[in-house]
Amino acid sequence: MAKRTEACRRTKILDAAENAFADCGFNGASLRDIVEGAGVNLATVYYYFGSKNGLMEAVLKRRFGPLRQEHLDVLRQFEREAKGRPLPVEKILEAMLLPPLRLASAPAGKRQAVTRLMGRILTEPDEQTQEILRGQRSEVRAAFLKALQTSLPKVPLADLQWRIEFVWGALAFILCNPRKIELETHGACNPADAGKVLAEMIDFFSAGFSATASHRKPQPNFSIT
Amino acid sequence: MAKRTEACRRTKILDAAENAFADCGFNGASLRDIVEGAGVNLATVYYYFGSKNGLMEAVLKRRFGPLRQEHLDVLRQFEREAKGRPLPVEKILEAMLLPPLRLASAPAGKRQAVTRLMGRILTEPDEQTQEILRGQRSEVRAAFLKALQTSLPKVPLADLQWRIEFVWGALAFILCNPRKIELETHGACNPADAGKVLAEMIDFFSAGFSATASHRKPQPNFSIT
DNA sequence: GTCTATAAGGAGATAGAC
DNA sequence: GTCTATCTCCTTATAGAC
Repeated sequence: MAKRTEACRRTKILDAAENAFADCGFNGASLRDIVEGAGVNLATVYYYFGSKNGLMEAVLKRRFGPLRQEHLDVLRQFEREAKGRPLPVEKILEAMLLPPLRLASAPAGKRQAVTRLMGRILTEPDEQTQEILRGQRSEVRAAFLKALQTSLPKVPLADLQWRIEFVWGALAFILCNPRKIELETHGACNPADAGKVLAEMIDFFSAGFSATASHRKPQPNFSIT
Repeated sequence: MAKRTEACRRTKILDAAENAFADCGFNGASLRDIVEGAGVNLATVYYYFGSKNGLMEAVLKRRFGPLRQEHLDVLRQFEREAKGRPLPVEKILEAMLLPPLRLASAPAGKRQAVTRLMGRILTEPDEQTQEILRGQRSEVRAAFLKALQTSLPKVPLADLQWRIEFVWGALAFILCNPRKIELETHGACNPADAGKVLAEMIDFFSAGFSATASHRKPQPNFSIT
């Protein structure tokens, strides 16, 4: 029973923290807000997680570990079904987008902060946050890059790399602040409808991926730092 | 001379704040860091801007006002050149992407935080921040939506709306943390080369925009909150 | 207009009773 | 294991001298 209490409290804190970080960012969310949301004492956080950084690390690991696994699993599953032929780019995109979008929808009635958290985290400046994710993401990234290379041998590697970034970027943006999208489009786009989001993204990006060579003229040398 | 001093100090504070907000987000950057960076006294900020919120508002307005204007100008210029014919989608994309990318490169030798700030701001959760931008962005958004409708009459309006979000999202992601992109791709993608970024994005997204109908099967009803 | 000094409160973190 | 009380530091913001 002590065990059950423990799991329960830990989980409650993680849930509350996930929500708070998603809404306010890591710096914006205070531990005091979090413990209030979780209905526990401030000291409890330190008992279980040691520090605010420790808490954030736990929040990220709880979600991104399984997500990474699912990304790899789904891709492998699709490849098995293709029986050695290269995957259509639509399938690769589905494997990229389905796990994060599905993660959002797990418990039907309950509000899920995971997706907002994911969007937030992908754009968070904090070095430590990035560090935690880099290991996770690099493996997934490599797997998808390889799949894309196989399916689109004519597209230069560097182009594929850029395009992967564009997809993650668009995804992060949608996940990050769904309410903003809804407001800006006056309701025409509803990010809550994940099935629709998936379909839109696959249509849009699969066409982009199949584009072959760059036919732009080189631009004057201006640079972003 | 008093005037010059004033302008100088105000500007120095704005520059320092821009950098700090871009690097650490609004919550993460403290006024004390900012005044240190600007080489002025803490009270000076309150004299010129009234509060931290006031400072942020000034930082945003300094950049996003002209950017909005340039967005509209470039689009109008292209439309004039087209002499009444619908713009090719590549041109519309160029009008969307060139101003923010060019903004980044204004002073050659000097580090510019504008772009990182823009990326950050597009994903910042803070309500007040969003409020400030909404007015600015809605006009620009409407102009581009109209141009796209004219050029791509067969693509349903809702699809165009989604696709605009995807483009902004990808752009924000690239601008937001250029260093991360460079690390993740092991140098294959260099966001500092804005000309290359522009070319890559136009190639990729123009193909996507021309995609017509959604041929996905509807997904099970899962939803993002 | 500019600075020093300080207020007032919130933050993360810890000591120690139970 | 859990909670109360508290420490210390840093934050935004202001009052008031010059």
